[in-house]
Amino acid sequence: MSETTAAGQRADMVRNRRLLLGAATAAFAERGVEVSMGEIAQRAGLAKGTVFRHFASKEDLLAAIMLQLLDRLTGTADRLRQADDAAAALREFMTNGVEALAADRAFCEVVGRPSLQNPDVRAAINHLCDAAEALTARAREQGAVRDDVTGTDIVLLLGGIHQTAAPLLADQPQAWRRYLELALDGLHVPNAGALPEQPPRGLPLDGSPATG
Amino acid sequence: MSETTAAGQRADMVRNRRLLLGAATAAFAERGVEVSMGEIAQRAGLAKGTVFRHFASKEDLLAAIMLQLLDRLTGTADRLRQADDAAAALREFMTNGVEALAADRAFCEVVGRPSLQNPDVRAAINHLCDAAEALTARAREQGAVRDDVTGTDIVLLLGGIHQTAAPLLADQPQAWRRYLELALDGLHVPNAGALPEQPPRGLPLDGSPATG
DNA sequence: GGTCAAGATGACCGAGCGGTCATTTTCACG
DNA sequence: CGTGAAAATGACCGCTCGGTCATCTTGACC
Repeated sequence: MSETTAAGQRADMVRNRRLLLGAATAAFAERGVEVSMGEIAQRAGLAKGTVFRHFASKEDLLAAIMLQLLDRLTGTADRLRQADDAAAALREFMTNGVEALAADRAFCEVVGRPSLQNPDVRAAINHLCDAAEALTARAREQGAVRDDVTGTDIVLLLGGIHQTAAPLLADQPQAWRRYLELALDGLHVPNAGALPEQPPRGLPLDGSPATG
Repeated sequence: MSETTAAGQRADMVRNRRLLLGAATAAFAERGVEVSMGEIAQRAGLAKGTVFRHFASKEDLLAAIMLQLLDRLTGTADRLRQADDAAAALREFMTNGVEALAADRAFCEVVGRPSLQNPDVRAAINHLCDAAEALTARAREQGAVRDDVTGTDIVLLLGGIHQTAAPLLADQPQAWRRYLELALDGLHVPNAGALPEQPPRGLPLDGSPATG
């Protein structure tokens, strides 16, 4: 696809990079952003120095993997824009989103604290909000969700729904479905009273210091 | 009251303990459970060794402070049981709960991952679920919330609502009110369809290894 | 098959962590 | 006021972390 092998690349380097990305993806998913670079190297069957040859810092490696996840979800949202039933499309998007969070601890941590992430990751989160807004706008027009709900609300709700179910994850891996239904019911209610304090378009990621 | 000075206690020890608890409460609230014991000691104006004389481990210190917060919230729930309007009482309880989470990072982290906490903390979380269930039961009877919502749902929702608003905290400190309203609207909906997979009474905190 | 730039390696570094302990200071009590 | 037990102190320990670098290995190319 886009990340193909350039001419003259060494075969072992290409293979090691694939091993590294696979191991890092799994390690971050299982153990969160706190997993050590040493453990990632071990899981990939590589030396620690090799990991740092491929990615200059842990932050870079994490960003590469989070961007992949965010872009995939944004792609899902874009694809769902063409569905006829906007309410069903929105439900499908949210299902995908919460499932992705439930399967990946690092993804939760990154989406839950966007202000202290890499600028590229923050931009990708904003793209996701835009894609979600497009989906939500159609649902609003069709009267499927209340007027004052935005795409940013939807993205934020993904994190909230997952967090609600997180303490039950070990015993009821599907518990998030319960809280997704609850949220969808709340979103459906015709304006019983406008919600307070509408969020900005996208997330206010630029106000916070870069932190490195 | 219960933690009064016993006879023969040295005055400086009593004063230092109060300084320590105050500093630790503020430090955990501002910077989460990752704050170091060294920083807590510094904020209290004490040496690190003194902190470990009062609490044998960081886990013990954290537990002491989290128990205080949990007990306070449980007390609020107990007091609200006597209100006439169960729906209003439930709203008041949830407002208190989300406010407490928004004001304390460590509290969020502890309530959001109860399985890896101190047994005392886990027990206190279960007490909170019980108190919330009592409140919720009355709301169910009054038809103010749907039949299939439990006290555990309510406690879990506190964490979820806060998490939803967390990325906006710096710019819109009151954003959680928006998502609390949304959740309350979802809770009000008469059984449009039962929610999937009811959670257990309390949280399944005993299945996980103690880790300590 | 020889060559050599590019890649892989793992010992090593400095920083920060939770926690310990020999020493010094403080205060309650007689 | 003198005394001794309890409390405070901060240097220190072992450990893990992200990251570096001199050294060795590999594979693309002629």
